[in-house]
This record gives sequence, structure tokens and C-alpha cells, in this order.
Amino acid sequence: MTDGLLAAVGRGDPLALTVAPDGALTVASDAASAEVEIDDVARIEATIGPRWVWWSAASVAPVLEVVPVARAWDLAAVHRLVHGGWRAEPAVVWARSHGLDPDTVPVLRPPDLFDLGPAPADLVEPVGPDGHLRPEWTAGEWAATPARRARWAAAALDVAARQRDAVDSLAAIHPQALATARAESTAEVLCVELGAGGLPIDVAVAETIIGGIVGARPRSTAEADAQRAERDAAVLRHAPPGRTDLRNPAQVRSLLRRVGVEVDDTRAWRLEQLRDVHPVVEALLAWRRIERTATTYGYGWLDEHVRDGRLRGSWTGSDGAAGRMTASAGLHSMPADLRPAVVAEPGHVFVRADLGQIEPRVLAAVSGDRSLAAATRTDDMYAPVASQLGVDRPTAKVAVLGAMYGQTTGHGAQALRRLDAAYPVAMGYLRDADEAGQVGRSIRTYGGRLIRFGSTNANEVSERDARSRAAAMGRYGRNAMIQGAAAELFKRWAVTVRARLAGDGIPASIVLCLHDELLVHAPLDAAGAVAAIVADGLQQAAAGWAPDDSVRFVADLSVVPRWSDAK
DNA sequence: TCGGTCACGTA
DNA sequence: CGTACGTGACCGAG
Repeated sequence: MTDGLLAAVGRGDPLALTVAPDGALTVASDAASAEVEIDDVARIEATIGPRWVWWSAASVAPVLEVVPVARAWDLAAVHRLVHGGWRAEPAVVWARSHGLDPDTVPVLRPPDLFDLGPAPADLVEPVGPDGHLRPEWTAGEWAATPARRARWAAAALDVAARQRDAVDSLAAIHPQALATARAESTAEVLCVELGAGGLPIDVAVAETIIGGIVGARPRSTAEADAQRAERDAAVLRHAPPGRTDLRNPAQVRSLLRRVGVEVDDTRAWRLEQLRDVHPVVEALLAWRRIERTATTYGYGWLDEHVRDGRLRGSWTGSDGAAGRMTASAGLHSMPADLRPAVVAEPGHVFVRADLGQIEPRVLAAVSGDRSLAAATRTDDMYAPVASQLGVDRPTAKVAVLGAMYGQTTGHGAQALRRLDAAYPVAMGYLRDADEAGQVGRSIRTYGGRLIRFGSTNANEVSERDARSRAAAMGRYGRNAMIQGAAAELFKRWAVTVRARLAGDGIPASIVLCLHDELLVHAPLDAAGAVAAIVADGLQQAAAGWAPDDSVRFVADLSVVPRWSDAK
């Protein structure tokens, strides 16, 4: 059945895959296409090992949840890499890869009594006379018949080839571009797997922690309301009489004014300074913490996102800015208080590792600063930087971070000047990014990701406004180059670990990616092997990623039964 | 019902 | 006046 289809497809060669809403699977090579079953996909993966091409990992999730695909070319992910931004639906991806303006993508008009739309004959072709994908196709008509599904898969192959050319062109200046495209694609696979697998949670422990903060689980809405009122009363007791809605910042501000506390806003860090001024401040801060747990990380959160002992959210491989992974369901912002509830299943442990001082090390690598690279040879690179600058370690750290983040306040100016003298290459790299941001000139990360700057807003209220906007864009540019490159390295690490676990047949899986931290759920007896893979995987990923071996990357690794046991 | 603002958890 | 994300409550416009 698939003989002609696969005749010329070898390991790593592109092979398109689509999944129709009704579950029909279509596979297409340059030569032919076929409707297949999921077992066929698994067999092709095992015997040939092609580079699977799809419009997006989410669009083939039913396959990815079953078949652990090794090689991928994710059109949406590569599109985001090459063209920046976040929108990456097929119509936009097609447009960009064909040199068309995405703003001219046709939209599907609602059915109109007097306009029956295109004749059915027109819908045979996926591409309209304007060169864009037909909106009827992108809206779902692509899946209507086997013939259309085949055309849709062929269109994906067409885009993949064009993207490959674009990536190859990029490689002249960004040698990592192709590797980045592949790693970002595989990271999308990992995202589907993370979403399906979830993070192991001991619900009983979680309930105990939440109960200790907000009280017992209410058994009715009346009880919930009473709990809420009691929380509020604990604050309002300290306030002058009169109704105040604690959930309304304006009213909180006026309450504070009535007790003699003047603030521009009521953010916690500001109120921290005023704890001693009036008892209501302390009560309010305590209320905020409890209210946060109750509303965002409380029983409702557990009920909504935890099933079968797993906390599940949806993952994206790349945000719209610098390219970090994102996750919903609070997976990336779970309060430290709740982490003791992240417990490995019986007979399992977590192998947990986080990258040490990743951003300054990445800066040393991507800028090619030999002096800063030399500092990365030590476990704590701020120590040699401090002695180089002739300042103490805390000052050196603040100076380096300030340079990377564009800090403008504080008294780091002196150290910043010394930084310029000691590490001119690294500082120049950051300054270039800052200037690009200020003038709205798009830039690319080390790995080739385009950082877009929207056209600067011409109608600023004032010169001062325009200046602060430009400064903000400058900081954004600095940060994006570092954060983005760090995200690229992190994903290389993650997909390397994933591949080696699969290659060694170890039934362990990555269950959390947290920007610079990797959490792997592993059978107890495989913990040592997994730890070795995680540690060595970093060296392997870094060796493939970095321009040379001058920068040392380090990970802090631990094997623990619960997440909070580490660190 | 929606987008904007404030606020806050994480890296 | 470090950036980024997701979430939830509230506001005011529609």
C-alpha cells in the first residue's frame, strides 16, 4: 500500500503527515501519498525514520501521543523561527514561505444568500488565484476527501522545502539555523507529550497544603462565600468603618489613604516597606497571599487541571517574543509552597537539573567574548568577573545582570563602565541589540530566531514618552538576545535528553520544562542512567550548539522523590 | 461579552 | 526605568 510512497524516502527525508478531524491519517512523500493507519505511522517511524513534516504538532497530536516521533519539521515552529511573531496558522505560514504579505490572506466570508461563494469546482485546488491558500481549505475543506487531504499534505511538503531554503540562507550568518529549526520542531513534539503526560501530583498532599493556607475545602457555595467573607473581615477589622472591596485596588488605595498611607499603587513590594505604619498593611499582605492561593492555586485549580494524579496544561514551544516555552494551568508559576505536592509515582523518582548561571554563560558564547568565556570555566563565574572588575561578587553579579537586562537605575554605573573595559565584545553585543531595539530594527538571536520590532509608534504624547518607549525597546532587545539564545540551548538540551532516553529504551519521560530547569520522571532503577543522560545531554547539546568549546555550561542535578526536595 | 488594568506567581 | 509568561478579579464600554 505504501510501497510507491516510501520507495525514495530514507532516514531523515521529509514525509508529510496530516490528521483529519475524523481521525483519517494521510502520509505524503514527493512521489505519492496514501491514507494510512496509526500502526503504519509507527512502522514507518521504526523502519525508515523520516523527518515528519506537519503544519503544527497540535494538528497531529493524536499521532504524537501514541508514536514517539524522533525527527520533525514543524512548519509553524520553523515559521516562527524564520519570520518571528507568534501567528503561525497554515495561511500565514504559506503566505510567508511564498513571499506573500500575510496581511493579504483572504478571510472566509460568512455564507450569504446572494453569494454562494466559490463554485465547487474551484475548491479542487488549495491555492486561489491570489496565490494564497483558499480560506475554505484552511477552514476545514482540506479534510473533506482523500484527494484533498493528499493535496494538503503535498502543500505542507512544498512549504517545508521553501522553509529549508530560507533556513539554509540564514545559515550563512547563523550557522545554527538548521539545527535550531530541527530542535524547535522536536520541542513541539515534546510539548504535545508534556500536555498529554502531565506532571505527577499527589492530590492529598496538595489538598493539605491548600487547606493550611485557605482552610478546609468548602462543601457549598454558601460555605465558600462565608470563607471569603471571613478572609475579608480579618483585614477590615483593622480598617476604619466603611465598605471596602479588597479586590478593587482603587478602593484599597483609598482605604490606605484613610489610615494615613499614601501610595501610587498597592503592589506588594511597595506595601512591604510600610508594614509598620499601620496594622492593616500587614493584614492586607497576608490577605493577598491567601486570596492568591484561593483563587488561582486552590481547590478549583486542582479540580480543573489535575486528573489521574497528573497536572496537565497546554504547552507551546515558543512564545511570541524570544522563544521560550510556555505552559498553561499554572505549570510555570506554581508557588514554591505547593511544590511538595509534586511527587514521583511509586517506584519512581525525579531526576531534576537546572542550568547554572545560564544567561551570562550564554552571553559569553553568543558574543564570542574570550575573556568572559574564560570566566565560565569556574562553577561560579561571578567570582572571576568580580576580581577582574576589582569589585565584590554581589556588585559584579548585579553589574552583569544589569548589562543584560538594561538596568538603568541603581548605583551600578561605575561597575558597568569597568564591565565595558573588561568585556568589550560581550558588552558591544548587548549594546548592538539595545540600539536595534531603540530604532525598531529587527534582529536575530544566535540560533537565527527573528526578533521583530513593531514599527515605532509615531504619535507619542511627548518626547519624554518616546524616549522611555525607545529605552524599553532597547532593554527588550538586549534581553531577547540572551533569553532567546538561552531558550534555544535549553530546548536543544531537552530534545537531546528525550532522544537519548528513547534511544536507550529507558521508560522515563520529561514531565516539566521550566526555562532553565528539566524534570524527568524515571523508574527508580533507571535513575542513575537517566541522571547520566541529563548531565551528559547538556554537554552534548552545548557542544553542538556553541560556536566552540570555550564556554563551560553547568547543571545542578539531583535525584529526588519530590520536586521540593531539590535545591 | 469584551478588552484594558491591576496584581502576582514563576523563570 | 530588567523581560517574559499565564491567571484571575474588576472596570467600563459596547
